[in-house]
Amino acid sequence: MIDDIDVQILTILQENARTSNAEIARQVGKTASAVFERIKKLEKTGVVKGYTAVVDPAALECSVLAYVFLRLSPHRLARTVGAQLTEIAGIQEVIHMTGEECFLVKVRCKDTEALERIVMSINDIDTVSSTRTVIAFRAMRESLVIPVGG
Amino acid sequence: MIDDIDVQILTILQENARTSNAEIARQVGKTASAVFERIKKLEKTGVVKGYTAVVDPAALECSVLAYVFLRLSPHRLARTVGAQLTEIAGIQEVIHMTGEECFLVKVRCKDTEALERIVMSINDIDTVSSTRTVIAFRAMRESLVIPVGG
DNA sequence: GGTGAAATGCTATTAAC
DNA sequence: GTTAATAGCATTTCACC
Repeated sequence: MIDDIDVQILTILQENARTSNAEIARQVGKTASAVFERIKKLEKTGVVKGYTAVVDPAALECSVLAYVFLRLSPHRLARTVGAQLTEIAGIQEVIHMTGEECFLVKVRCKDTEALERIVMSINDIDTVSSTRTVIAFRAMRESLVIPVGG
Repeated sequence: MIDDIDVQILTILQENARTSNAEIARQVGKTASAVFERIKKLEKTGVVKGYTAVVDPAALECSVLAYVFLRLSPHRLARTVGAQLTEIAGIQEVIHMTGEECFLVKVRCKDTEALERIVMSINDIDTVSSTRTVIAFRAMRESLVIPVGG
């Protein structure tokens, strides 16, 4: 389904999504049109979900980073809550996880007042029984790159 | 320093980093060369840190997602520990944050055995006094896109 | 200092094999 | 998967405001 050449292509695109197909072709030893077809296929089958620019949050006046931990009651409605959370602006990550605090939500916003608004709108969801918010001093690494061979 | 056109360009590139300069130019009402210059400048000034493909972890046999919470002693060495953590393969996020568990580490790997290895190598760092690991059922949203106007 | 217009060598994309 | 063909694109240069 996915061969070594595909893995090479994915590695290159994770490193720099704007690499031209011609350049990728050179690096993997195929023609540009072969690479083109492979990338289209990877996109169509959902292996590649998209391409994004990594932007400095400070440049967009979005310097507050926080994590919110949720408890639900009843937990049975986790799916619905997850979907509702993903709709809230400023929420970058919604993770359903093990433990009593069964949701982790990563939030980015302009200032602590905006954070308050977001946390309040999370608390507005019926099924959410409590939240605990932790503010980040600093992100020392943030990446979506999937490690290969790990 | 950054004007409305730049914000528009950043929004487009965050949505799809492979959008051509010509297409961006059409959308923001400028010429391709003007857009080209602006993007180069945004890259040079560090506003744009890079471009990455968003890949489905399962396709690369990397289906385990976990979060590890750390306590340090002494906390004074946070900077050093942060740098050491970013070096470990499979660690996607390293966040220095408020609270007793002052580091959050996001890990992606193949299976729970690989996770054990990673958590053990975190525990091997002298300054790390304890770790608490939580495994994710599922990521319902994962994004690096900076919200604009929030 | 950023912009638009023209020039050129590459690139994406398609079609035929 | 390749090759060949074409339309479109990235990138440079330069005159302009």
